[in-house]
Formats: sequence, structure tokens, C-alpha cells
Amino acid sequence: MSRLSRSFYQKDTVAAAREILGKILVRDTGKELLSGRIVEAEAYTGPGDPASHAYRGPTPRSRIMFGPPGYAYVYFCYGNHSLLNAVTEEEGRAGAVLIRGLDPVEGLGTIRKNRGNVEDKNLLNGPGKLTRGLEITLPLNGEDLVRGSELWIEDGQIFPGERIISTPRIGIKKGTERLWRFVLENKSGPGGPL
DNA sequence: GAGAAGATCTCCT
DNA sequence: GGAGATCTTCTCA
Repeated sequence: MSRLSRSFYQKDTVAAAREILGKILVRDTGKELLSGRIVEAEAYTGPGDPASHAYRGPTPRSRIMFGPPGYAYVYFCYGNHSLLNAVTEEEGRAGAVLIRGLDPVEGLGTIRKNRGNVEDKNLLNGPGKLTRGLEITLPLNGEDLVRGSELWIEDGQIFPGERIISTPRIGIKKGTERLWRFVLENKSGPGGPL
């Protein structure tokens, strides 16, 4: 496995959100590697996307979305939850991909311990859950996903029988008409998460 | 300087 | 299935 290069992130945010599915998010806690396969992501752009933090232009919090691509944007929401994004688009243009769901790959024991006593299928299937499971916290905001030593994304692939579906984004009140949420489905049967 | 809203999760009924 | 928890950031006066 090799890390995604800077050029992967330096593209259209919606395209990056779709292509990041199947890639491997890796967290090095200093003691062991925790990783998971990305199965759900959402695209957030800048001006023109009322659901994005960058909608009103750069602020102290959102300015990282306007910076160079390939960096982590971690922020705190609802009092208890850190949410992880990967900054996209070229420098000066706002964009980020919200990582919403993972399938555990490495460090399952530690992830289970971090998450408490929940079913395996519920370990990392939400943006607040995966950050807790992989110990992704606010100090990782601004981490370089291409050259950093604590958090990065490795190349991965879509397997035969899997398909990418697009749906409206979750948990927002504005901009829901855009189908910028992408989910990797590995079941061909009826009845998805919707 | 104060108030309100927010890209969520968990517990309780 | 529904409502509370809980804190950072932004906006307005």
C-alpha cells in the first residue's frame, strides 16, 4: 500500500469524495496502527455551498479549507464529537471531504476498546464514531496527510460487486438538494442504508 | 461580551 | 422513535 499523493486531493471536491471511497485511512497513535477502509464520505465546497463552513469566506476555523490540499481539517461539533475532513482543491479554493464511515482494518482490539461495548458494525459507521475509534482529536487539525506521521490515507480499490451510490448529505439543513454524499455498497441485494 | 446554532451520538421510553 | 448532552465558533450589539 502506498500513500495518496498531494495530486489526489488537488482536484474537484465532489470527484475526490467519490474517489476516496475504498481508500484506507491510517492513524498512528505512536503505539500501534489503527486503520479502516473509507466507505462513506461527503463533499463540502466553499462559496456556493451553504452547508459548508467556508460558505461565508475564510474564518479562523475554516481558513484551512482555503489552504493547500492534502491536509486534515478536524473540528468539534455538538459538544462531544470531532469530525474529520480531508482538504481538497488547489490552494485558494475552498473544499473538503468529510469522512463519515469506515470499515475497520487494523487495530480492531483498540478500536473496540475506544468505542466501548458496541456491535462491530456500529464501531466506525459515523463521523463522530470513527474519530473516537481511531483517536482522532483536535490537535490533529492541520496534519499533513501526505507527509505527516500520525494520520494519512493509503491507496485502496473498489472490489467487484461493490458500487458507489450518491445521496443527499446528512445532518444539514441547507444544500440538501445536492447529491454529494457517497456510499460504498458491498451488497447487491435490495434494501440499502436508506 | 453575550447569545445562538451546529456536518452527532447515546440513552431512555 | 424521540429528546438531551455539551462546547466551539461565529455573529451581532
